[in-house]
Amino acid sequence: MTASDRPSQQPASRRIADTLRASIERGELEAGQKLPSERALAEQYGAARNTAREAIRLLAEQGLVTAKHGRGVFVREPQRLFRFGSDRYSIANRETGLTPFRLEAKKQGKVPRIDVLSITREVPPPDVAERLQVPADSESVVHRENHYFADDEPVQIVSTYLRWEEAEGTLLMQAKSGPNGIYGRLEELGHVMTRVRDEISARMPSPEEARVLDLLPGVPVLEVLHTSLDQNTEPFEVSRYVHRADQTGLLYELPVS
Amino acid sequence: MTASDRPSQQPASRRIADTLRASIERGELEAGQKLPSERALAEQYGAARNTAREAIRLLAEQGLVTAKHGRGVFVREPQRLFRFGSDRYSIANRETGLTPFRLEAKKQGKVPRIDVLSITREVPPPDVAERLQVPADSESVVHRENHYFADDEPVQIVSTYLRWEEAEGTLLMQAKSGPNGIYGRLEELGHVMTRVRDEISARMPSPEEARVLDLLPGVPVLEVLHTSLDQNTEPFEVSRYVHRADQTGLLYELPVS
DNA sequence: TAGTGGTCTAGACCACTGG
DNA sequence: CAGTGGTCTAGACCACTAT
Repeated sequence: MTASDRPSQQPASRRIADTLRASIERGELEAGQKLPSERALAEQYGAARNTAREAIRLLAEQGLVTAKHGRGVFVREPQRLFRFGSDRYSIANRETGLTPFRLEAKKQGKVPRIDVLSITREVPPPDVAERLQVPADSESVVHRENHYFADDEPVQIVSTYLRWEEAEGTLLMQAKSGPNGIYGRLEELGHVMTRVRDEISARMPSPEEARVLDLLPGVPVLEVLHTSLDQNTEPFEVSRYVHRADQTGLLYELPVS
Repeated sequence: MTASDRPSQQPASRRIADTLRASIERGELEAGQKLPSERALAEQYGAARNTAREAIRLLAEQGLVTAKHGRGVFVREPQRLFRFGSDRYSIANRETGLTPFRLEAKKQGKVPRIDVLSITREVPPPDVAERLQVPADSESVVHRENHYFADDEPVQIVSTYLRWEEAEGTLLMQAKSGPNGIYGRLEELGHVMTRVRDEISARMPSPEEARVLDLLPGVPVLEVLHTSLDQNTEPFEVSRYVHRADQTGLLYELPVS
């Protein structure tokens, strides 16, 4: 009757989870296959349904399974990664007239879509102000917020910040910013991208990000805080990329001096 | 009596979580501060304890709070990131005689420690075999597994793979591989590191990784699959880094051609 | 010892999916 | 419609922490 009629040292939910995980890893339960229902598991292990449910939660937390409401719990399919390479900034790629994301999508045979959510003058977040070298206490930047899709699946949220003094009254304030996108316009303003600085971290998504990116539980996000430096090593653009980590990765190839 | 005596559209657990999150974000609940107990929250919101508990689980999943058994639930302290820069591969840094990790730790005023777990001849994992250009069906590599600590806190798990034919009978098979570590020995073998290729992804840790890295629930890991290329663009070393994402980040600074 | 989170039980109703 | 996961209740005992 008590929680441990056999003092197994491990909680019952943990034992059930471990058994299921072993099945998955041995390939007895293949990707896409349905697990026994929570009620079936509970009966099978002589436990309450909540205990079986807890076991499944443990597996979902590790990204091994996914629950579909009304259908069942399924072994998650391994996802091929949509990989963003460091050559996405390369000028050689600029000749196509495509922006980096459209280029990367084309390369991988996907149909890109970019939704421009807003283009507004704002007070910059502290980390952005520091990197763009603008005041953090006035409306010193233009914030362009975009959502990127590949084959209509949300892939990343991008917030781009530019100096207000440079963007005011230019195509940088427009959704369609012309050939080569904003980098084309910034080049006309005298900023040739010479170096980039990407600061990378991983974390769990906020509820808002989980909603926009349509994230399943147990899927983290990759955050890239990107700074573009010009020929004078002056920062002229800062962007925050939030990628879904189950479908995207990053690739950096660089020379060692 | 029913689950929704007020049809609030949101589950009760979600509403409780949202209220608590708002408190945290407004700063009413500061970092390190204790939340009301599960039993107190349940009474306060007229819900069962399990419902309050579910609300706290939602917050923990987002990395906002941490439960301490027997003590309470606390608002998580923001962690300063231990950042690994792409200059960690730089030859300029090689003159110190320190390995990249020791160098990075010193820079940040931390005491590094490296535990060498094993150095064994093995069949390489498929992704490693592909990048190191060795057979995936024979014991073609040496696998060095290390755990890295900063101030005695586990920071990363590193698996380094080298060609068996090159490592056999050399210092590369020893825990102490001499000045400048394995890169020093590999240079003597004629491999000058000229380019590096880092493939980055984020995911939730396996139970084993969570144990070794002492990870709290809701903390993802950053995985870097690193390839070193020599003066002939030949790969000569592949490493898999698994970082805890709550305390470490990555930094890449590179020229744009 | 009292208070906390960790786990579990044995129910219940709801929301969603599919035949 | 039956079967599934999603949420919730009102208890219970255990394990850990502090006093």
